[in-house]
Amino acid sequence: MAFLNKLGSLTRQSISQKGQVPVVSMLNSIRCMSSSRLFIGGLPWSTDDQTLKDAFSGFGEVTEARVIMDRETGRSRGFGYVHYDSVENASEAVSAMDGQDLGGKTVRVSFAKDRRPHYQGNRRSDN
DNA sequence: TGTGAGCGG
Repeated sequence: MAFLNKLGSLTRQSISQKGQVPVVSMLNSIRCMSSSRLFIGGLPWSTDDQTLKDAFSGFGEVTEARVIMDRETGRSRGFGYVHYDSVENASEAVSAMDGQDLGGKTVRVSFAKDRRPHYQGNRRSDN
C-alpha cells in the first residue's frame, strides 16, 4: 500500500513540475503494479498448479494459480502465474516469496507483464 | 530441460 501512495505522490510532483509529463509511462507502471498478477519463475519441474497455489495462498486470496505447461510436451515450463484478488496481497507475496526457496529451488516472483489485453483477436494495446 | 512471460478466446 505504501508504494502506491508514494507512487501517487511522485506522479503529482511530476505533473506539477513539468505540466506535461509522460503520463503514459506512469499509467503503464501503475497498470503493471495493479495487475494483481504475479509471474513466478524458477519453479521446480515437480511444481504444479495446486502446489503453486498452495505456496502462495498463505499471503492472500489466490484467485488463480497456474503453472505453464509446454503445449508440445505437456511438461512444466518451469514458471507459472498467480492471480490475487488484491494487488496488496500480490505485493506481499512478491516480497515474501521472491528469491525464496520453494521446492528446493529459488523462485523469482514479480508482477506479470504482457498479458493478453482481451480476447478480441490478438491486438496488444491501442497500437 | 533453467532467465524464464500464460493461448482460453
